[in-house]
Amino acid sequence: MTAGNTGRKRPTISDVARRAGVTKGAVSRALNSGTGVSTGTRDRIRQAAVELGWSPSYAARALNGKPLGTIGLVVRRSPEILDFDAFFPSFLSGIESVLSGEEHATVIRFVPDAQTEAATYERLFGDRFVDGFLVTDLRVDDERPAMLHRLGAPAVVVGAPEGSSDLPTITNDAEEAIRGLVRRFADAGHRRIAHVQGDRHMLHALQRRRHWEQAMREFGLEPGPVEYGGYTIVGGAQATERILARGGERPTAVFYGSDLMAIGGYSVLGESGLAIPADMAVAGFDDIPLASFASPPMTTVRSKHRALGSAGARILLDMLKGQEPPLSTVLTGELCIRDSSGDPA
Amino acid sequence: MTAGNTGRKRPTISDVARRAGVTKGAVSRALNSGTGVSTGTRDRIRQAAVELGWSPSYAARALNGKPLGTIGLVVRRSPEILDFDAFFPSFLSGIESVLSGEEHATVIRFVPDAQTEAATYERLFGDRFVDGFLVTDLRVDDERPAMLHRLGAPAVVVGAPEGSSDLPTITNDAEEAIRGLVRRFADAGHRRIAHVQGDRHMLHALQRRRHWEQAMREFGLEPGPVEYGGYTIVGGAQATERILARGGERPTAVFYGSDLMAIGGYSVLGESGLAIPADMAVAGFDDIPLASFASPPMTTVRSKHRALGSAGARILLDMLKGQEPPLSTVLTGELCIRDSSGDPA
DNA sequence: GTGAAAGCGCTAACAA
DNA sequence: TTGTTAGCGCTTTCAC
Repeated sequence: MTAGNTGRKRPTISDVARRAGVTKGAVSRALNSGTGVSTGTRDRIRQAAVELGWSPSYAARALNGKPLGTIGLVVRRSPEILDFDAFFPSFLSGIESVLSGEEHATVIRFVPDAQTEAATYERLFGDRFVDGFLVTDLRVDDERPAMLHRLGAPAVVVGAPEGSSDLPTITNDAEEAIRGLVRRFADAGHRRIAHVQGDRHMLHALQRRRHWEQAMREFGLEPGPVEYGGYTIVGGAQATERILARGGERPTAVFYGSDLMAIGGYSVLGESGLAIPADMAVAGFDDIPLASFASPPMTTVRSKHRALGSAGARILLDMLKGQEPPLSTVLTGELCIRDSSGDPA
Repeated sequence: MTAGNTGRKRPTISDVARRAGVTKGAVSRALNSGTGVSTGTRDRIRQAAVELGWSPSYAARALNGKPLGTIGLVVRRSPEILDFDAFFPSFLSGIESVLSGEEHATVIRFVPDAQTEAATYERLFGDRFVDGFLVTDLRVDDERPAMLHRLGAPAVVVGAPEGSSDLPTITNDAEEAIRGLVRRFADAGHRRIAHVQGDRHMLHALQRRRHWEQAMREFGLEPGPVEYGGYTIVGGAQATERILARGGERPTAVFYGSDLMAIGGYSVLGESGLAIPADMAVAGFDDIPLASFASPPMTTVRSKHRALGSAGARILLDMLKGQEPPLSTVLTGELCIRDSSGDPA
């Protein structure tokens, strides 16, 4: 095979060089740094590239340590939980709304356990298959920030409390909204307000609980009971059953850590003959589109899932361009009052 | 820098070779084909690789035309529609349930229009950034099958009718379920059964409509009216409003092309003072987890979104291994009767 | 400003 | 069975 490849394969940088009457090196310089080439030749090169429909090879660039234009998303969740997850699709949509304008792609990998998770991060970044990561579902004692730091991988944490790691973080701040909710419950005379927590280890779940506890105390109420619902409809239903089955005085309101779990709660409350909000006031978290269509329409804390995705992607992209990222970005959740929480007294 | 790289960077194939006392070529052979190497040295090489924690470079392999272990998903949808989409997360979950066990990753790219879509497929595969594609949302006169064929890209179409292209196809067959639904409506005395179609151009939307029309005729009923709901809650609500606003006799039942649109319908019907199913019988399509929690619980056609994803991924993976794929795989939808469709007479 | 050449980490064809 | 060698397409020195 001669040097020149004029078959019906993809054009290479050599084809462009030949057509522009320069060398590969010149083409590379012209199209990357833009420096070290006269404007005349650069235009010629650019035109040749366009005429040939040339675009650089991902693989060859990666081999030289150049960024590929991909960001990684390693998700350690059971695939099942994605079946109806409220966060992930919206989040992804936010990411893509930014990436699609930037010629970037998302590389997604779901992993079953911590060990595979670690190996996946290392592998994906070790070979620069991805330029950086968006990190979600940060957990208590999560080892990823340290690992990512060690790898030198650009990364942005999304949906974790401020200061939970030394990576740039996008926080979904619902403190004030949750306080407003609890105040509303308290004003309406509720004294026993239960909480259904999504997960035992995820920081965002813990933070919602903390905010609820804190607000309860502010209004002179004792927090509790708390059940866990795994962020699923079924889990929310079961948690609600457990709350109803507890001894002692029944709570008169429940704050669910997600709308999905609250939907599960609706069902169990209905079957138990408890009217919402008359017998049990209910509030969710997320404001999925469905919340306002539920019966009764659900009071909830609106989370900006898409914005979390787009802000994370935007900041990560800026980091990849060498900019210094803001260490903390806060998106504020908003209390959406609907019928399920009842009226204040 | 000397030939040997013993710094704290990633080990390369040369490091493994040196440690095993062989050459790079031997390592490559041992770990790929496995042939042309004595079992003794192969073991030695394998061990060296493990000790060094070596894994091959994606980029270098891709540069040699080897598969990378990635499958591409190019989605031409507005990011907004993903916010609460019933199909995509489950589908993705099905894909990942297969891929995660196979050391494969998913490369996802959302594109706004047909032109970008085509360019994305070409670029992604042209450089073998992905080994093959899962193709969704096949449309009327979709040019992707031809393009993919031209590129020589392994691809599997998911969720399209049988025979809609010459690519291997996973079909979500709901014909019998839809017939069963229409029969049930007809038996209960319904004569005017409306349909809310998800999309004008997507084949799966058209197919649902065809099956409904066909069943209507089988039972001696005239199909119609039809409105379009864009597969969203809001779109379903608006379509329902249009159905109610039409002149002539009002339909007494509506078959929605998705549960999400039916949820929108619930809301509008409720506001209009129409009871489900007494004043208007309702059925959806998908069987999202929420359907059984709706009030009243929704009759719907269960679609195997996860199975669609896992079957697609499995077949694509087999193709990548050189196996001949089945041209058609059919997953059958199942009618789930709940309260929203009313009782037969 | 431009060309030449080395090399990124790997695979595969060819010798030995 | 093994080692040697030539690329894959690109970036990046280093001369000129």
